[in-house]
Amino acid sequence: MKIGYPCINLRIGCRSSSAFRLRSYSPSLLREKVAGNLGCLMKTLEFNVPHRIFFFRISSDLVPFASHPVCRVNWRREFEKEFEEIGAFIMKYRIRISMHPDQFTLINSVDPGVFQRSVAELLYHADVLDAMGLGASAKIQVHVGGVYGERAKSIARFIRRFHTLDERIRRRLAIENDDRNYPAADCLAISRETGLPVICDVFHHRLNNRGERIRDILFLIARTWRRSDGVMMVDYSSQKRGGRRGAHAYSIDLGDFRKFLALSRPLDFDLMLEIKDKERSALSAVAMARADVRFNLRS
DNA sequence: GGAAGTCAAGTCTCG
DNA sequence: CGAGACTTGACTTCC
Repeated sequence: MKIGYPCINLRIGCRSSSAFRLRSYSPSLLREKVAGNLGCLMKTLEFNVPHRIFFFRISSDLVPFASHPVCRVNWRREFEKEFEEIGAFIMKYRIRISMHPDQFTLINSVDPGVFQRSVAELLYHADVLDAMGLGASAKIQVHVGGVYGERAKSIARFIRRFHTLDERIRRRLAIENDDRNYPAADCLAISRETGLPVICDVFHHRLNNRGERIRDILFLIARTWRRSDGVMMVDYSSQKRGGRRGAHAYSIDLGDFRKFLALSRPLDFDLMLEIKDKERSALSAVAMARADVRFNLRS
């Protein structure tokens, strides 16, 4: 098991998701931001390795406005060397990588324009991972999308659209259960039609399920991951105390985390901690898992 | 330097 | 019908 956190490290003094307003766009500002973001990404990964954090989600803002028509800079070629260096570092230390396009990326939208923009956004994500030379186990995780009042039709539309996607997207795609629209059971059904691996979001499953126990659903989902997809990915977080239902906790609840690890044995997976305090919770999770011989944390 | 106003994109829920 | 939420406040301007 590898443990990771998403996008931002709060203690190293830089962010690899630094962006700007569309109004401020200029090729030189874009180049400046990409250079800074790539430098910070490297710094973040260099922080993670000695702290035994071997899973990381790369921010979608790494190249701001990359899929927007305003962006005419060939960033992939201009920063080829930097992308390759980061990729080499990732492969050297066998760091697991994921990306998670934001809520505007909707493969199953009823609006063809939304779908078209989503394809461009997915191609951008694939470009980033391709530029780093990473294999198909570096995943792009998306939700199934909207329901539009017709669940079955919207699922069918997802499947139909999936088959039209570029292979560079399809090989990296994974679908994640969400907390309102599509529970894990729907993702499993889509997986049967598409071969897509499913990412179990444990917190979402607790909020949105069809009565399955976490342990049972994890074992079903594990079978959707093929060798080329790499080890199963799982997202974990817990409810913010006193917060809105579905709000992510500020810091990891180690008691709950220990229980989750125990109930998921002996499955192996890479675990993304979607917790507000980022690397801080990842560090305490690593410490906890290392201290317990039952969990085969990579060290 | 700090506060206030605003920000590419979609969908759903709540008040 | 508008605001807020979503994996996440951060960029920009004004004072």
